[in-house]
Amino acid sequence: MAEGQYPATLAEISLPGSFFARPAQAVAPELIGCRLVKRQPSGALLWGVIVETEAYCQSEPACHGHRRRSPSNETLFGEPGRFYVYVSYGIHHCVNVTTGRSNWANGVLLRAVELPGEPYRVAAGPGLLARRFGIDRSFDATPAHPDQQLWIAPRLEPLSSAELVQASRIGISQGQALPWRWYLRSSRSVSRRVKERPLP
DNA sequence: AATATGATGTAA
DNA sequence: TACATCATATTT
Repeated sequence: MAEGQYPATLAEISLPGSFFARPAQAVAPELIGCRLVKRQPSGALLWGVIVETEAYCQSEPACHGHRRRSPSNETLFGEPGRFYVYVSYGIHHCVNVTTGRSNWANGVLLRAVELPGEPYRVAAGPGLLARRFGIDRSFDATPAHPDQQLWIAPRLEPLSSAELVQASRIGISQGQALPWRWYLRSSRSVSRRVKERPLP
C-alpha cells in the first residue's frame, strides 16, 4: 500500500457498532492493533496503533459503575461504541470505549498507543495517551465514529495470537485476579509489561 | 520499589 | 470535611 494512502482509509473505515455490542473482555483483546484516530482542527488526522487495553465490567469491583450510577460515570451505562472519558487522580484524563449494552456498565480502557514517526512511549499510559491526543471530558459520550472528531479504525491485517499478551490489570485495589489486560508483545510503547520466562 | 503530587467526585 | 482514586514523575 502506498505511503500516503494509508491515513486516507482511516476516515473511510471504522469499527461498526456491532463490534462494541459485546462483553468488554471480548472486545479488549480485539482492539489491540486497531488505530485510534483524531481529526485535528486543521483537518489533519492524528493516529496511532492501540497496543494496550483493559476490560471493566459492572459485576466486578474495579469498575467505575460497580457501586453506583452517577453523572460522572453515566456514559459507562449508556449505549456501546461511545467514548467514556474520566479524570483520574484529578490530573489525568483517561479514555475508554463503551461496550456491551445500555444500562450495564461495561467498557475498555485504552492504556497505550504507539504513534508512527514519534518517540516511543509518548502515549505509554492512559494519561499520556489522552494528553497526546488532546482528549478531555468534552469528548465524553461522543460516538466513536468518523463523523465525529475521534474514532477507531480496524486492523489492516489479523493479529497473530503470539503477539498478544494477557495479564492482570494495573492500578486497581480490588479485582486484581481477573486477567483482563492485553498488550502487544512487540511494542515498546506498552506502559508496563509482565516478566516472561524465556523459552527453554 | 517507594513516594510525592494533584483535584475531582462521593459519602459522612 | 474526609476519603479514595482504572497515574505519572522522580527518587532510592
